[in-house]
Amino acid sequence: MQAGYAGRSRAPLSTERVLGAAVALADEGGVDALSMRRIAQSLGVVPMALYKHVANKNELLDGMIDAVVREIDPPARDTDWKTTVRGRVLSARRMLLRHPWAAQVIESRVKARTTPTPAVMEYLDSMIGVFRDGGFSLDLVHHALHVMGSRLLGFSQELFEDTPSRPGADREPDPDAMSPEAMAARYPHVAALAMAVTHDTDSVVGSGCDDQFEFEFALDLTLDGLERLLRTP
Amino acid sequence: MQAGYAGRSRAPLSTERVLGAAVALADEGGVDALSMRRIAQSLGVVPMALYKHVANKNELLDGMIDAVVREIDPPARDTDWKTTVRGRVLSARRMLLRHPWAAQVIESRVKARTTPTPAVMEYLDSMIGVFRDGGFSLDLVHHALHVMGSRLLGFSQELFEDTPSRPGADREPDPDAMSPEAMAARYPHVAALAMAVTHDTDSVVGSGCDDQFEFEFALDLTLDGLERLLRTP
DNA sequence: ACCTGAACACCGTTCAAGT
DNA sequence: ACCTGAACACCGTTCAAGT
Repeated sequence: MQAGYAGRSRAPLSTERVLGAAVALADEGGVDALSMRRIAQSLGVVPMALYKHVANKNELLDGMIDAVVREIDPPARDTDWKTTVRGRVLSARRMLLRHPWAAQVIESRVKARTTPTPAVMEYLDSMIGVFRDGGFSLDLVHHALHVMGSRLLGFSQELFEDTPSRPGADREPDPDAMSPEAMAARYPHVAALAMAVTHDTDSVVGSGCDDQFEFEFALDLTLDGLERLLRTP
Repeated sequence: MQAGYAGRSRAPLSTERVLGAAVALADEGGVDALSMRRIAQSLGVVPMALYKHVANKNELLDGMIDAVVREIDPPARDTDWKTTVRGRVLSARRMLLRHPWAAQVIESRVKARTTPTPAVMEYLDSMIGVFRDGGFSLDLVHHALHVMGSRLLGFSQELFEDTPSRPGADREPDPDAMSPEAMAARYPHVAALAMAVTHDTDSVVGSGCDDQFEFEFALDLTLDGLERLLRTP
């Protein structure tokens, strides 16, 4: 029935339009309100049409993550590391406040994937670069990332973990996985840090990081800071 | 068909048995594998039978949260605040490692409810007590909780927020909400902290806390700690 | 009064039938 | 070759029919 046509736009569908509609829907109603059928409806399109532009819902979520992570301001130039990190983390926080679903989705997808999405990797890579330029050793940068913890991007722990967080369920195989060499070229700071931590030139991201040690290191730094506050009011 | 009976146990159903089966299922397969139908199946029971013991799935999730949060060790006695907080946070971490779904579920439920679940409230209340006994002012305890951030219980931010995190969706009304007086009696440290922060005797939990300020306070304490590390290797 | 099967209104995704 | 409706295997939850 031609008269019943309810399409919101005659513009042809694209991955960008699908992701944009998905982000808008999640901003409005939270991630629970997000469904393939509902996104299609908001675009005036039949549900199956979405599958031409995203392989499945998980890939859609990954695309949404990248879209919002790219909203975070790039690191400021020509100032000290502390000001730069501070400004960037506050920019990340503003993004997370604009998109209240993002922290949770990023965390759950980071856990399910073997590697974070490209925009998250870029964010981390440039953040590591800021610390390095500020004079931090690779080891100290590693500690610093753990200390920043959830303030870095909303999720709490363990970006690169050896063991999947759910013992039974394996991580999803990455559909377009990069070679270690390609990874190292694209994310040089991440690669340098991973190699320094693992002392293993083969794997760029494969952890080797002692999570328990890092957790306690961060916890103690925090407690020391609180103790200092307590003593000098 | 009597021969086809596949019940795992003849013991009568109870809220405890339902929650136990749910936790076991989530531990095995993650929160995505958790469904009312699947829990019922694992108990050898028809799905509808669960609804005698939990009102709905959200209440089930709340019950699961309380069950695992109660696994966290109580605060150690007869030692300084720092050792006590450290030990307890590490105990919380061990719980979160045993139940990889917990951090995410706690975070999402904390955002959806007006008040955290009872066990979470008790955990916070006793943790505030430890800081108070250690000589922290109420204001300093408040800062401290924000500084601890996700290390406290896995979730990243804002236990008591004025505005629901999803602008459109209202928070669920608490089915068995307590009166402010009952809350204050049950969670005295939380109540004292809330009143000190809001300067409003009427509401025990209603925030009034400047989240942006607290975030920056915690961030700066962290950055100061890192700067100190950088200067004195 | 209690219990429960069928039903309802949803999901994500497959697949074959239509153009 | 492309697009898409119907279908499949799930959800959480309601409700009326059965005991």
